[in-house]
Amino acid sequence: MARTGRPREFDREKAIETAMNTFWEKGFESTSLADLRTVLNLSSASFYAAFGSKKALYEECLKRYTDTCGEVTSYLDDSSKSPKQAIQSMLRHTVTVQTSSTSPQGCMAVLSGMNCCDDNKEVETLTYSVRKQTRDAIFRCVKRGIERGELAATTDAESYTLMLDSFVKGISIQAKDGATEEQLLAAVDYLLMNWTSPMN
Amino acid sequence: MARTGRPREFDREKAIETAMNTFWEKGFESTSLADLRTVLNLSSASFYAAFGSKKALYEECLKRYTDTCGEVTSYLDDSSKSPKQAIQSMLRHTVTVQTSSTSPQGCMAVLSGMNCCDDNKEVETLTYSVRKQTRDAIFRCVKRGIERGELAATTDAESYTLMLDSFVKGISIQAKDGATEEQLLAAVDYLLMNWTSPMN
DNA sequence: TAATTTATGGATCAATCGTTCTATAAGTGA
DNA sequence: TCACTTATAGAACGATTGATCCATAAATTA
Repeated sequence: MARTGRPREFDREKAIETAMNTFWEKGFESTSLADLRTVLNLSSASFYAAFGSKKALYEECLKRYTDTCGEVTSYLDDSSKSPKQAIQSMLRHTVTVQTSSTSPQGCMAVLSGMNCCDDNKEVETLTYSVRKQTRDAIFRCVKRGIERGELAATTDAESYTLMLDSFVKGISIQAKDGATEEQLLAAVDYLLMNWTSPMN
Repeated sequence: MARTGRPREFDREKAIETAMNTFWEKGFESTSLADLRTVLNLSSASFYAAFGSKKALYEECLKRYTDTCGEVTSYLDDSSKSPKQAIQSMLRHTVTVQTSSTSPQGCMAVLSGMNCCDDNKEVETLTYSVRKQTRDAIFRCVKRGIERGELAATTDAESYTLMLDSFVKGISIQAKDGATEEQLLAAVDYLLMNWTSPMN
């Protein structure tokens, strides 16, 4: 049973991907409706009919981001790997994605919705929740590391997580500032020397 | 020889400090002229007579920031301390400033000018240069550490710096997201276990 | 006191913001 | 074919953006 009415002339899924890259690169506030209409090649009416509002589209884009490029929990919750290996895989993947020349540099959840004006605090909150998801997953991984004896039993899981997650979030700034994949992978290696293992 | 003309009715230095805190908290793009006029309690004419433009005021505020709260090179270039101690002092100071309840959380150079619209790329560039200054100072400190034998001679100074600086920049995100001074100081301690010293 | 200089309050500017409206086009179902 | 539904292009909306103008106020200098 086909849908009635005039069919949409553009691919909504592709549009979300394009918009995601725009928000990712420029940030929510600095991406105007005019910007979006330009990259999507849409009239105002089509835009609003398809997406509802700028904010609603951002929400869809952020979801798309966490479902694709920004997805990291699968690495961190993979208990077939040792926690250290899981963290290492996540970090390397993060570096590769955030320095790729085929997408904007840095992490969308760190760069696109940190500082919004008063009218758009929901965007900040939404973006924060994505950052929190990653931190929570790191926390789970660190706890596994302690349980398995891969990290000292005295390790403060919360602070150790904060140490790792600060580094993760900092990668975004470095990538945005022009650090290369090679340099950041080396930085990851240095960080992981910190993984205090009785087995090393 | 006193200045001629009607005297200014407000304290320009205090105004810069107030504006600095506003830019620091909300970011350049999300701080409107109306916001500034409100917190400074100024008419448009007075604002433009005193500061020239929003961009020019931001520039002064960023300078004020690097001269005061955001100043870290003195810690890093203090050769009376060991490089590790210098890094540690810098990190602890950074955490304390960025989690202080008397000023906005996080670092102004990371949070206030990362993502500007096309018209304000100079603001991005300016803010970037502040981030770079810190990174350069860390680099000098790391090199001293290698020279003094405090870090392995094989250490890649650039990547090691990137590791430390990523953590530094990440502190801003964590502070903005609500991490406390205590938690972040503990994270600093964990990070510095990474300082590979033949003397430890 | 008069001339000069700078600051102030408040109206106003063009441009842009995100959004909505109107008329028309293009499809489906009866 | 005709009613119905949805999409389109493009004008237009009120609000806000950063910035300027104008008349007046308050100081210094002569």
